[in-house]
Amino acid sequence: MRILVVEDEIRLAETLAQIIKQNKYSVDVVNDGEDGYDYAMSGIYDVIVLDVMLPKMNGFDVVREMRRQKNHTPVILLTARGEVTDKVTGLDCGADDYLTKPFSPEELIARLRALSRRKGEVIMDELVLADLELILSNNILQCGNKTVQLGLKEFEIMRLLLSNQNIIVPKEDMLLKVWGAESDAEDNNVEVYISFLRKKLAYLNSTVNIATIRKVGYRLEVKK
Amino acid sequence: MRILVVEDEIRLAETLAQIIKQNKYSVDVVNDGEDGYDYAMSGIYDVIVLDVMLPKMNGFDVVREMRRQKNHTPVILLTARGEVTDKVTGLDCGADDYLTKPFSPEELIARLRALSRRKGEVIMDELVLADLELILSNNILQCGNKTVQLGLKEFEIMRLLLSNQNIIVPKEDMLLKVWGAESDAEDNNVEVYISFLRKKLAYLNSTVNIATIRKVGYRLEVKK
DNA sequence: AAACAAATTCAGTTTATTTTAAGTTAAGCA
DNA sequence: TGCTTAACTTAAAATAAACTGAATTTGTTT
Repeated sequence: MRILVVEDEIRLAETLAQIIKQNKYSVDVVNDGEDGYDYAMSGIYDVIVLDVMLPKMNGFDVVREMRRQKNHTPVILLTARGEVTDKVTGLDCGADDYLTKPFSPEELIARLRALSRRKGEVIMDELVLADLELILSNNILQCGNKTVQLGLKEFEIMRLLLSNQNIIVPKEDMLLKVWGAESDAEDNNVEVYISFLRKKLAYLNSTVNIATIRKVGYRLEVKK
Repeated sequence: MRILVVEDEIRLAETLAQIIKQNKYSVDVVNDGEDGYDYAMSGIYDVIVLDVMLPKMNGFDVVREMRRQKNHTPVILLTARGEVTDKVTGLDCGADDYLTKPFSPEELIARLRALSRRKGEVIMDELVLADLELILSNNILQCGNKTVQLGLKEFEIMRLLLSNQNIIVPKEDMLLKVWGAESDAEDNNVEVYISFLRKKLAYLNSTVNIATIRKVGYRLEVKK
């Protein structure tokens, strides 16, 4: 399997290349958006790891242009924490997945594997963890044959959690991203919704649960 | 991203802190050269903004001493007009950039960004020593296939230790950095948490252990 | 306007972390 | 060796954070 890394920060690029090589994949690295686009269009890559902030041509434009030219190689976007906008999470520029820096090698590899298996194409309408699926188009949470409808706040919190697997989502972030900066919602609001979600997860019999990290936030965990 | 401001003029210090916060970075402020040096050596900062004229220890000496101790955190020197000597412009004390007062917020932020990028902006998400990993986005401590979740205080102490490999972390520093300057926590508080951490390291079967340096502090060691 | 669902608020309860404190162990040194 | 002091360990107490059920408000739909 051959992977293209498009990343301008030399050190990060090298780290990525190293991680990927250690997992027995071939890897090529280029350092700006234009080269990235040219290489990507060659069609020889199975997955492309693409930074958003790039010289010459940003990551969004690279993907958009690729898709316009009917190139459907799976793309993982790399974004800094602050850059995770709907543009990214909605993946409506045509990317297949995204990863927020910083991330662990395991996470990168897991997503590479997932994407290469799926061979791209399908734009994601669902976020998945273990037996749990969140369907983005209709705010439904699903596990096995059971489903529940989520309210808007429940949905957005669940989406945040599922978009940040293995990462603690700070309560602060939830307030900011779900309620907005000028809302005067308090910590308890988040807690109440976490409580609602836990009840629904219990009803669904999912192996996924919401772990509390005291004084920090929440994170999804898979029961063994 | 975490930034340290070392500045003795309280008002300027506060202004700097405010500017930096507004740009979504975390910031700590200390008011003299000695504290500046101690904090800088913790290794948790991405950039240090350092005034030249400081009580107890001047900015040049702070940087020089940092570099001598193999700490390479990027440093921006703050100098008054008159102080711009060759010593500064040549940056031969080991600093990475300098800024002449007065300056605009934009200028400061631009240089912070430039410097943090140069250093490698987003490095991976873990601190590693031998078989031990601390996952920063998660407060998880890992060794082999075992993991333990750390409480906040445990986590911060572990992070301090891992950021200062081969360097003794004084108990005083831990109190200052983990409990804060105005806390009245005592040495025993640190000892209790060190004890907790040792128990978890033992459970993990790590080759890393916490060595006591009597009357000074602690340091990580790798068993052979 | 009634009926309903979603969102918020609040108070009482539960739980985890942090602190305190006291007894024990280990290190350094005369 | 024995004395002194620092460090270690544990358990209990104190504190603060998080949870949750229920009441209330808000907003939407018919």
